[in-house]
Amino acid sequence: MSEPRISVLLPLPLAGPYDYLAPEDAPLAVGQYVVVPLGPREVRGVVWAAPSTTELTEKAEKALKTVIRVLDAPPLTQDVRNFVDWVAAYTLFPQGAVLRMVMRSGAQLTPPKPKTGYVLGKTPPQKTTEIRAKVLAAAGDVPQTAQVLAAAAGCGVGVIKGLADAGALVPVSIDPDPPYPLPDLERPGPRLSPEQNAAAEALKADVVAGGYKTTLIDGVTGSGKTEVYFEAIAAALRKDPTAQVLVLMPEIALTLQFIKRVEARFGVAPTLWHSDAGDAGRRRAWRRVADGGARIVVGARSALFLPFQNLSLIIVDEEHDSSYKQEDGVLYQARDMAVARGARKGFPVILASATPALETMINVTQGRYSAVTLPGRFGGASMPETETIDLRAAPPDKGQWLSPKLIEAVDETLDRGEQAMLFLNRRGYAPLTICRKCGHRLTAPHSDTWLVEHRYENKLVCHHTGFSMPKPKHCPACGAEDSLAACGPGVERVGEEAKARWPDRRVAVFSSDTVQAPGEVKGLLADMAAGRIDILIATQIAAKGHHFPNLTLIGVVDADLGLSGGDLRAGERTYQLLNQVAGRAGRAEKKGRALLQTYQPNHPVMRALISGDRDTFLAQEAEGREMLGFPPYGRLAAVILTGEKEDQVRAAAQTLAKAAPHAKDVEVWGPAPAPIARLRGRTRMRFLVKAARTVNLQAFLTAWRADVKTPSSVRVAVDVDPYSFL
DNA sequence: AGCACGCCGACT
DNA sequence: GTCGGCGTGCTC
Repeated sequence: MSEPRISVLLPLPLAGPYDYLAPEDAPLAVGQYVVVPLGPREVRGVVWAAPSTTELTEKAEKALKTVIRVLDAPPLTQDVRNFVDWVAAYTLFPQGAVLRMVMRSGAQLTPPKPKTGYVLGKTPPQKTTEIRAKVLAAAGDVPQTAQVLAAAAGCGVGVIKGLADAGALVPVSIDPDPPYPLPDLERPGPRLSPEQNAAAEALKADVVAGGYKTTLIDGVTGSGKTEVYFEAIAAALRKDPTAQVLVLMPEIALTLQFIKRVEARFGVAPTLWHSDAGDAGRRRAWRRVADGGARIVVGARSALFLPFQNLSLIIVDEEHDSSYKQEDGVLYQARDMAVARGARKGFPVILASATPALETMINVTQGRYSAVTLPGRFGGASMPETETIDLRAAPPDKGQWLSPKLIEAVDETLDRGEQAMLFLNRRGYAPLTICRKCGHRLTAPHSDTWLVEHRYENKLVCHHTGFSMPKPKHCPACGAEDSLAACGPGVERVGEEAKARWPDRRVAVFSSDTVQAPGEVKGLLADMAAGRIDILIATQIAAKGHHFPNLTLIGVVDADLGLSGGDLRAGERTYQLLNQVAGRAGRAEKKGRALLQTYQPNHPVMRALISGDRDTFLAQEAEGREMLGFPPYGRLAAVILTGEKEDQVRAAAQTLAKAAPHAKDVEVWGPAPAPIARLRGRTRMRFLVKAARTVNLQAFLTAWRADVKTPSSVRVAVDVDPYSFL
């Protein structure tokens, strides 16, 4: 007699799905959420195969347990299940770890208990008082809770209960996760420029035709990329009344401004998915995405793992942004996974950027992606005039960071009654604290990371571990008193310099440390927009999205920052960031100017920024990558070993090194200490694997890992397509 | 990810 | 003599 055996994937880092006996009464279908026993506990999971096709060992056969119950939630669609399997196979993380991202915040898979609301009943009460009349005036056909009605009438909840007993109000249960209002697809779109219109028509045609295709919208800030892809969204939603659309954005770009634009176009706010939406908000979004009710979803990278019913189009806005790369847990590149998802299910994917990633540009030139280009700034404003300031020729005074030329430019700008921004992508006062007596560099405990001085708080902070301490009086190494010196500039230090130099001007420092609450950010942006600030000193927090009509000068304090270090995308990223920052100047009718302080005025990045010749720069970068066989011409993976005990990590790395299989067109480099060799007490070693595009990198890595038994005290993590080289 | 099992230090 | 620290290893 064969038992009905099914396979259940659990949101845990297990090797694969586990098998269970199906309950006799309830037939189970693939995709359904179930609760199953696992050891001593009960866990939720998803039916991954029914009946199970896995061969069981005799031992596992005997251990088979029975599904406890089936959960009442829309089953996970085949599309999402395929995607989970694919991402797991690609990233080499367990399927369960990927499923965990799908199920996270679906914590309440069964609807939470409904609240009671009241609607107007048929029978008016015999006794009418003034307060009762007020309550009845506030009530209607839309159910409202007793609290809401009482507040509206200015009375207690007792009055509502009384009216309900009298039959004048009727209690009904209301869903605590109300459906989202549907977008209005009949609304006319905005008037588009001829170029925008051509781009929009091309994208709409792809949507209508259906099937997979990736298209880059390449256009400078203000060229109207958003308006163009809104038309593609409208087309997708019109084509299929159950279609859902996902707009991915970098975390920081999830602004009120963008939501307002969606509202203006579709009459409703989108369904938002981001980390600080709160439990209730996330649950509502998750449930409505799962039942198909949420049709326009806007979210950060993790939104890609929501349990969509019928995902039909993905937009990746600011596709070059490095925050699409998830750097802990399951390591993935959301932009690339979005493309993979479109390719697998067969729907279009749109990437939008003013400074596309090199990979994307190469995919365009090689014909894997297509592209539409939006020239010029919509509305007539021009890109700022960009120049370098050669710090070798005219350096700042000792202990200062603003060169004479930059100071002069700021003076001129302020004298014209305009605003200036000094940009330095470095938080705090000074990135390094060093003892003048013994040369000791202060680092975070058990880590190789520098402690950054934050003078406003009088603290030393580690930006990698989160460690912080009051600034000590004595050197922790030699004990010398008052010997600790701040090295290098952060925004706070430049702020200090600016305040000293321009004592009569209003100077403000804008970084994630100086401005924390969303209200403070809003206040500062409003002050800047209204001209209540003359000089803004800012980190990359100010790089995107804000319009300051009177800001005409951008001074980049250290344009070389970010160029050093062995990161293969360093030049590209510096270009993207500085281009974006420079674009803050002169957005309205006034001409803008951007000045880059640099020791390398002839560096290709600087030359590209001055000339505005992005494509030549990218072509050079591409040439370099091709020569070295780096992505996207070749494939890259990092294998990172971490552990408490240095000798164990070293030994494990040696064992792994010896076991590295020889394969054609694959090079294994390492082991080398990771750039941050010690973090939070854990030693870190790293291998880099470089392979030709034709190589099955995952198969190579799997074979390698399977060959070696590492002690459980040493963790081995694989990062396919690494971005950070930490 | 949890949770139990297991083997060595400070308490009733 | 027991309580409990968290290292190691399973969970269908």
